[in-house]
Amino acid sequence: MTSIRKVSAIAGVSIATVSRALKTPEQVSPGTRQKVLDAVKEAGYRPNWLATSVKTGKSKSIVVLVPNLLNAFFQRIIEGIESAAQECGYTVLLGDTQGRKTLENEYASMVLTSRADGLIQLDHCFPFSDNDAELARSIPMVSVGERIESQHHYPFIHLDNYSAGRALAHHLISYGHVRFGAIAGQIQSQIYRDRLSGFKSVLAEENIDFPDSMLVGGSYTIEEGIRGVNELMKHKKPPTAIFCFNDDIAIGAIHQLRSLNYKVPKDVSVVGFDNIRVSEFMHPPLTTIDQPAYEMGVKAVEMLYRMMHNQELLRTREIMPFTLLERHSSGPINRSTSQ
Amino acid sequence: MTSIRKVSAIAGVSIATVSRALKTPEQVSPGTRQKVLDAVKEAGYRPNWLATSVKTGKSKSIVVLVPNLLNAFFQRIIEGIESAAQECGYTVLLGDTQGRKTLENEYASMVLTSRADGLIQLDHCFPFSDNDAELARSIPMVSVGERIESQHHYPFIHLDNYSAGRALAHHLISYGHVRFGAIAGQIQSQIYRDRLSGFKSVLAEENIDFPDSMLVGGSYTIEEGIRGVNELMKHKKPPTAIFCFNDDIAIGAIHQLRSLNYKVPKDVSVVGFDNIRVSEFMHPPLTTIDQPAYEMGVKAVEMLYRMMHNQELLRTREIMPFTLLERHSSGPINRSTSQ
DNA sequence: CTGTTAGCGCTTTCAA
DNA sequence: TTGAAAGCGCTAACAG
Repeated sequence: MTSIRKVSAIAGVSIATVSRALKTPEQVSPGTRQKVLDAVKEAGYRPNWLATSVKTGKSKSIVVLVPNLLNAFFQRIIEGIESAAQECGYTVLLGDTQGRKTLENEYASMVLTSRADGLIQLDHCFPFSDNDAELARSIPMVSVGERIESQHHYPFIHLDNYSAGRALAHHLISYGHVRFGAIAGQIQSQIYRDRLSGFKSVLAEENIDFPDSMLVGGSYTIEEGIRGVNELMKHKKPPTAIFCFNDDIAIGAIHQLRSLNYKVPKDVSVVGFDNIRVSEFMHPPLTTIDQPAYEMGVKAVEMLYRMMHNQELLRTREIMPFTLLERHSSGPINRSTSQ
Repeated sequence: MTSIRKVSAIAGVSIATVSRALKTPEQVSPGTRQKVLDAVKEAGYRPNWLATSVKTGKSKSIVVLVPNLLNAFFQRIIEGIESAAQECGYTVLLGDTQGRKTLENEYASMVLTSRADGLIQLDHCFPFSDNDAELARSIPMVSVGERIESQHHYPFIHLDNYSAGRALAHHLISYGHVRFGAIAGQIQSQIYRDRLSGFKSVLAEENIDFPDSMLVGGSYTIEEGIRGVNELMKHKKPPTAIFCFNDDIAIGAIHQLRSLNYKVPKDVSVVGFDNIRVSEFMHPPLTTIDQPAYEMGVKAVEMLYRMMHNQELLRTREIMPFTLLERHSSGPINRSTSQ
């Protein structure tokens, strides 16, 4: 723990000069600057980041709340966030909340204790505890992917999930499917509502029935895909096409369909959502919606940056474009087996 | 930014009392304690973490250096680290180094600037810059999975990679294979040397030839698996069994073998390493080595904790057990096609 | 260009 | 049990 004082002693200058030589070298004569630099080296000195931060009142850090680090989609967003944050001199504190409220509260409160200057939420909920809610009102916060549910409105970056839902429905209908199943992830979120209603809207337009019993699920995991398929294929008239709300679910679904001796896509078409890295290398490769996750992360940092520096936000909501990737997990309906 | 001063004013006590009421309530009379608590609520006060940390000289944080957050194996280690860290009141600062030296140096230096009290390295290299090397000598640091290469020795937790390499070789040989290929990840690491020499040692014992041309690769990615297969299958006598140094490589390899019209495992057996979540749900499910990644993370924190508190380390090296999971990506040699 | 001095928000002696 | 005061390591305003 060698401090600035020791350096100033070695260099024979005041501590202020040491500080200046390090932070604003142009304000120091070349001669003293060198003396200071030498002393720094001799003392093995590194400025105490904590002290600097208390003094300036800024931590130059942002917290990122991730529901699940294992989710490949979030990982890509995080990459975007980290690279953009680095760009503007901010450190990212990753908080893996594991969907637990207390953990989320704890990480979120870092921004109330000056440990971070702003917050990016990847989930849909307001991350602060009831206790902190009032204090958090004026905190710089944006969400990406989801939209934060709170009476106070925070900016957000998201996909046009409604249209993506429609695109998937159109894609499957164009292959002749009329019996659909869906395995959802987290219920109770904007994403859920948008994807589902987009999907349903097309079916309604085409006069295709979509009974409630064909909608199952509840979490974005491989296991949910397995459970979902088990449930859906129990029906006397099982679906010939399944809309999985993310790629993890689709992976589980395809795996389980195979276990039940259904061929994908011959017997059942499966589509996913997110386009995680492994989707392309599955067998069969997954038809899915590609989200510009990386860019969404970058955008989030840009917005947050403006908020943290009290600059006007150009817009309070950013909608990103998606791409439907038609691969081989979906295909024409098999008339012989689908009666 | 409401400070302790405001609270003391509201409560009509000194700032020292406020501090005590919050950190060591038993040193304050119940009456004043309540007054303080009320004032805290009224003021919307949260102690400034930065200030507390400068004062105490401890950040109660640890940095974790991850070569690649996308790697599912590391994720599991991280889970273990986070849960154990939480347990003992430490915050985890995740540093995704993306294999870049400068990023790594930067994150590592956090522990020199009092931003963190210790460091866990998931890669094999000494993470500090040449400049910082001297200072870093006495820093609490452990590595997991890999072993840090430096003249000064740091404790580490790892797998018996040599034996695991042997186990895989035995497994494949028992199926009758005699022509092997291997696709490695990061060359120049203890892991690489151990897995390879374990694997080779069995081949040698069995008098099976393993020419250098059958060893390819260089990074732990799906793409490397694809490249590797392309290279290996070019030989006049291509391998009938391929040892991939992690599951990502195996995923790429299987994908590419399929593209080249080889059946797995009928024509070529493939084995991986790590047992990431998706391995079980691949088609075919991957034969691989399961590492107790979570437990390794926990162990790492335990060791680091002792180091940060100047307690004796029970041992300086922890070897964890592995399990060979025989699934369906490996199988008996196909005598008809392997001539 | 450099030094003195006053803090940042907090913890922790030391006295009372 | 409480308060006054010193000080953690640093930055920044002010003088010179």
